[in-house]
Amino acid sequence: MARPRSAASAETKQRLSESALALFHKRGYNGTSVQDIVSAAGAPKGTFYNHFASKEALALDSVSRYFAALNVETLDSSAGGSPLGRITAHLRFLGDLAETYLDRGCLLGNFASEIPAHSNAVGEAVEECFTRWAAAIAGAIDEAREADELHATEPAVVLAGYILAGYEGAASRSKVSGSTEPMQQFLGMTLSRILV
Amino acid sequence: MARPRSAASAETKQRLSESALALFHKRGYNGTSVQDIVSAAGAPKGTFYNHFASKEALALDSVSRYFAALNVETLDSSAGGSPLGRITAHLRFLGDLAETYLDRGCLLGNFASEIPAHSNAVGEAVEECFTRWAAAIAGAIDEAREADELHATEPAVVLAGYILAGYEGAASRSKVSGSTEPMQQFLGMTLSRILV
Amino acid sequence: MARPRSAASAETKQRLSESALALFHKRGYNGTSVQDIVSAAGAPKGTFYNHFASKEALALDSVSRYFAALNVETLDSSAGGSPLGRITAHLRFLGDLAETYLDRGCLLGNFASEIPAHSNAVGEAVEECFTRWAAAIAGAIDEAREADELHATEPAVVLAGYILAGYEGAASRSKVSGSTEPMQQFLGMTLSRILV
Amino acid sequence: MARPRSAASAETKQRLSESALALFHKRGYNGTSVQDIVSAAGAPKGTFYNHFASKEALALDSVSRYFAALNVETLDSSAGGSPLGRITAHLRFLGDLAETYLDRGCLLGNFASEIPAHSNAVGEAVEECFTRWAAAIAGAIDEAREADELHATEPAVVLAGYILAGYEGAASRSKVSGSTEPMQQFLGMTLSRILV
DNA sequence: ACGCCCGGGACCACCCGTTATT
DNA sequence: AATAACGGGTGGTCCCGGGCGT
Repeated sequence: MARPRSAASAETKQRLSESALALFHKRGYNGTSVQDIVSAAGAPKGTFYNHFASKEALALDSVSRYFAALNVETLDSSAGGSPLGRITAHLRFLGDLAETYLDRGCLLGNFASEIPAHSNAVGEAVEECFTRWAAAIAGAIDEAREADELHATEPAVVLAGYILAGYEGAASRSKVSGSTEPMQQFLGMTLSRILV
Repeated sequence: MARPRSAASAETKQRLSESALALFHKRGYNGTSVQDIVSAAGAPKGTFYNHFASKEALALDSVSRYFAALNVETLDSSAGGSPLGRITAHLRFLGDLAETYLDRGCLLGNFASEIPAHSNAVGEAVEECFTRWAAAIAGAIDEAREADELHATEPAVVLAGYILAGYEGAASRSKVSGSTEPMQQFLGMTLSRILV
Repeated sequence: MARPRSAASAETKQRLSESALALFHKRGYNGTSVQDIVSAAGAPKGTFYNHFASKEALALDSVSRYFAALNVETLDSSAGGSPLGRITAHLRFLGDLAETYLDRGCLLGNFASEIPAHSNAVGEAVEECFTRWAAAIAGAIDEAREADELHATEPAVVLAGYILAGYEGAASRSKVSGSTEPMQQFLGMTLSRILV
Repeated sequence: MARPRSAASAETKQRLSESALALFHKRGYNGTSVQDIVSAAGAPKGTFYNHFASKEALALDSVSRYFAALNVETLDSSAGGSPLGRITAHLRFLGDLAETYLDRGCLLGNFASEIPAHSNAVGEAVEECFTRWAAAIAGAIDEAREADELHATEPAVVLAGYILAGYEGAASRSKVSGSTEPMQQFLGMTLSRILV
């Protein structure tokens, strides 16, 4: 079994990763320099490339870290609770997140808007997250429908995509307006008009 | 009568303005350099600052140009047609726009996601566009309700904000996925479940 | 006979000239841009080269304006008063000037220090001013000696050069220290130890 | 034993530092670009900011380097020799320096004249050098007086300031006139009329 | 025919993401 | 693991001339 090369090393990488997530989230990909990241992490500049192959690789790391923090697994049936309850809990969680990160929006949506286009590693990773996220919501929607908690007739994946789109749009609007209102209205509308 | 100072001048500024809009739209604010803009416009670099005070000032110009191209005035009662018809026409127009600019998303949403935060000139301009856009939609919704074309009970401005959020989210998702599907589903859902 | 083309024109040139003198004096030759000068003068930028051939030509203008304001002609016998009295009056005048322009030093000395070297139009103009200035002082010194007001045996031009050097050094020291002390001490020493 | 991180590093920094001193001395602060410095040093452009935080930081380095080369410590009693002898030796040294750098004047005086004003890092560093320089001269003057080598009654610091002012003025006059005469006359006058 | 605006492009200080060296 | 090297790039400014408009 491999022993960790050095405690400092693993810790440095961790700090780099965390600083990067925070900075990418707040200032975007192009708005964040690797200089910014290493100084926020308190690491020497050249060290960066011992831990990550490139700035893009770090962005990929930030995407998966961010996605992991989204707790989409709480939508899964194995998480317990009624299907609709799991969805509303997730939405509530998302609303709280948006409030916490009022001035940053959602990292996934930010990257989706900023990164030039398709066929780019970061863009693909973001799209994959969206796909998995939507799939998780869609799964819960199907279960809710089966449990007779929800009667919308549209395909579950369409409903899920609609919700995700609304969430992302509300998050960026909240960011630019500096207000939680758009997000609260999105949440209210979604609960009362879509998840019925 | 106002004298056009110089034909060449106005034309150069125009070209700068158009190049900037295209580039900001495609590559974002931080992803576009002044150099990129002037070379796309075929103008010498030093000329740039004869026409615009800064890169930020140009971005402001791009925002208003883009907003003007959104034709929100077609939502106005003075544009003729039934209120709901005007809204659906606007939505159709937006859908076509999103298809045309599939790889760019919506400039307003892109800037909203990329630009750090509130209390920034570009951010404020974007927010003002959103506000006016939402107000235009809300106005048409109120008229549609009066005309008995629409029966949703939520405040018109909430409905309008919800639609805008969904549109922006769908646009960025379309961009990152390289597919028109998210936008089409957004349009379908909005027409069948919200504007009723 | 040429009529003054336009009142505005002459006035603009005047304003340009005055702004330039003030700015060159405060910020140096390389530290002052023609942009700075035209905006301080409230003149349109392109107009500049209608009035002056180049930035260097303007600097030459500033040098002669500044030199004219030095009132070296008050050292001349035609100005009346005892020779030594004229010198001390001039020194007093210079001291007051240095106090007024505490943060700028002497334009001539500033240019002498900043301008690269000999065989440069501005440098030559400055040197010519120094030569004329020293000659005026030397003339008064000779007269003072004849009038038995002064008994130093050194050649008058050496005495004058020494005084000028001390004045320029004191002016720049006053500038950098932000204090009038170096100038006051120079004046006191010169009166008590040199002009005797 | 401390390991010199890299031989190349220290050497590059050294070359940058030396090139900067020479260029600032010859062409002034605003007349010298970072580009000029790195190409004189034969260093790649981006390397500059690995060694110095800014152009101003380099200027500060040049000031202390220049001041160190002034050998003011030879005025100190610990340097041996009679007090007045130490002063005259220093003055002789300064005269030789001025001859060597005939077309450049004194870096300290040049900066004092060029740099806008007080409350600027470079200006403050220059003023501090002047203060220490004057203090060293004043110290030797006091000792010379005690040793009965010198009988001037003015405060030593006033005498020292007067000498410094004269030296700086003579250096800039020598520079602009391209002649050693002003400096020689300053030296002669100082020795025969001040240090007595 | 003159005053002005814009054209023009080299240049400014400084920073970029990355890699070779130690 | 960490430094300095690397050079092209950043947004912005330079001084100046040539052509347009009155």
